[in-house]
Amino acid sequence: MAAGKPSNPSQVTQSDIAAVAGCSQNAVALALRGSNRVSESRRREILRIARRMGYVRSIAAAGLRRGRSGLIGLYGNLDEVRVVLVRELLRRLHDTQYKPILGAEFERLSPWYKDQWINTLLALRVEAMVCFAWSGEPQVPTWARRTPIVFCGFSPTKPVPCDMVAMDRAGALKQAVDHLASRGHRHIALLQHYDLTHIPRYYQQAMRDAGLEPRPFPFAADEPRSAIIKRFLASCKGHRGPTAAVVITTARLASELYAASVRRGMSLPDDLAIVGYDRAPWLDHLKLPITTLEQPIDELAEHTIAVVRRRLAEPDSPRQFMNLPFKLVVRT
Amino acid sequence: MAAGKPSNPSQVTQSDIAAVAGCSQNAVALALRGSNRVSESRRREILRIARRMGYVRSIAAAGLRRGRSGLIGLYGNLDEVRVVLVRELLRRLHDTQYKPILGAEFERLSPWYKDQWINTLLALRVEAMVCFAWSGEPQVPTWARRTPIVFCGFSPTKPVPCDMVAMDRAGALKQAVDHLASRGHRHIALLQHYDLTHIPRYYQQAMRDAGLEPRPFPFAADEPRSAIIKRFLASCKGHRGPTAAVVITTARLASELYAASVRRGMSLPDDLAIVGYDRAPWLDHLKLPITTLEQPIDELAEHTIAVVRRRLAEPDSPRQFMNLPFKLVVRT
DNA sequence: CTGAAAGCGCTTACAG
DNA sequence: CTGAAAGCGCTTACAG
Repeated sequence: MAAGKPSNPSQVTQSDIAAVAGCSQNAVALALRGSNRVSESRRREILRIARRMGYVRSIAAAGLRRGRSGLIGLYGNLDEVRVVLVRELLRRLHDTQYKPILGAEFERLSPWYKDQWINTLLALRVEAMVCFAWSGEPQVPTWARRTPIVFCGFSPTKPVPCDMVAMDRAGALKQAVDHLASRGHRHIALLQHYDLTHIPRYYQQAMRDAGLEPRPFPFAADEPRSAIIKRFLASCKGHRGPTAAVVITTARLASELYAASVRRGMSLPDDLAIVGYDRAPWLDHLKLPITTLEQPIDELAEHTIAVVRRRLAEPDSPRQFMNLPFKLVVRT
Repeated sequence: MAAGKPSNPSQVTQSDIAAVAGCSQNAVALALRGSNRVSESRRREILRIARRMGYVRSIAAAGLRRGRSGLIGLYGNLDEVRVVLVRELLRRLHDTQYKPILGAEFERLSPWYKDQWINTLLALRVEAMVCFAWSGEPQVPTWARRTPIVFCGFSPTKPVPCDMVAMDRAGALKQAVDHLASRGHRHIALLQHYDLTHIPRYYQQAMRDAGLEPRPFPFAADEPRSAIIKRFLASCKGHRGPTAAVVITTARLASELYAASVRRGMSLPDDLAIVGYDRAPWLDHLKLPITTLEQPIDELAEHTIAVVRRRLAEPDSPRQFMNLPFKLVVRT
């Protein structure tokens, strides 16, 4: 003899239902999944009792027995864009047999950073994981050999041995520069963090292709944004003709740059045209003249879920890779 | 004989580790939890092997046996404010033995609406649930008798038989009206959705207390925001002296009202003072003169987690209720 | 159509 | 200090 008395007495089990219905636990299990191996009348009775007792099937027990949890983990940094992406991923997951589990990071400083969440998702035995954002380049973790991982929205500078629905940042820089050049801008600067690798290279290539002189405007991650903006606006003074800024960071920096230039009496987008990454809700609420390179959220979600489903259906199928173009949304 | 061959062969179990280490599965289990019932050297060896094999304990199996999952569910509508609240709740959960599971709704239209998520969280047998926002009044679901639920940030109009860390909306309206009145505003209107119950009453009380005539400005949920704003700005014309609007909906409406009034050449906050609910990130990015009634996120999170811990430690303790004041953040 | 039984991966007594 | 065994709540063969 062994084992104490675990189990939460307040949770209803199939056995509890069986006791009330006067049948075997097995019959309850079958009835709950609508098997025709239980007589119609009994099935209805069992379902009625289950509903009345507030039965909810345990994912843990079912998953343990079946060898698969039926869960899919979503993980990433939840910013304005990712919130919409998550919504669209969830919408599409709803048509599948899988239930989503969400792990959300908000900033690197939080104790619930990447590894914490991923460990929880793995401990829940998610059958696949969609990573829609984490700091820096996508790194393939060791566990990805066991639990398939699909990267969504990253822009890797080197191939990653995982399924990936990526965004074409090189093309994005080209779109931005060409757009600004076509509107007569010649002084097109790049405001970017040092740790966003390869962006300067894409920018320089795009500028050269447009016959313009690159003007990167780097800043350190710890430089206050107000100082960056002040430096940048001061640097605009020397130019003749309209200046343009390609802001490759957050919509926040783009917005602060906008507000600061307006306060200085500049007229946008004539004196300064700002192009930023990613739509932020307030750009439209306030009708700000900030053009953005936007991720096609619907497509991104659609392809990502398709890739996940394919991977789950055919675990040994070849690696899937897609590179989606950004969409330039002009606001003047 | 019975049962097929379930189990995911790609997942490492304690038995797998035991086979490699040449000991019993039991010894592995004990070693993993640092029990001193396993010799120091063996324990170290087992831990080494477990790490090398990438072992992650199954929450399902452990929870099933222990009768408790060790999970706490967080659920709500993820808007700008709630994102920060979730971050703070997570931060505080990190000091506990519990792991968070996040269910996030984004709009009522999504197929992953309230019931879907809550059912998933219950199926995962979360030990408690924190609900930080759902549409309308807090309703106590039937399952709350089994799984404790803590409401966080709601403002119920009648007592709810659950633990609750609420926000004092009546006090908030009073703060807003008194603030505007003290700055010389006499025409203080209320822009509000019909479905936010009791707000008009709080507003009228606050206006009467300030010796002012209430001017509710109701609109239907399906009236386009641009039409609401147009109507409202037209209604401002008739007044003498500065107008003030208390916008009791989203920061979005407040921002759109701001943008529309600026486009019409109004000077804010002199011609129109706007007070909205809840800080939104862009108010500060763009230094908008929109005063807000803000939820004290840190306190809210702190108290909520304390309430959850108390409830879990003493399931039969009396109901806990707190009513926190909003904080008026003046922006001019 | 129905039930008894095995077993998923753990934890918890229990027996050496 | 160590291992064999029971059992959590399910699902899946298997036997009637």
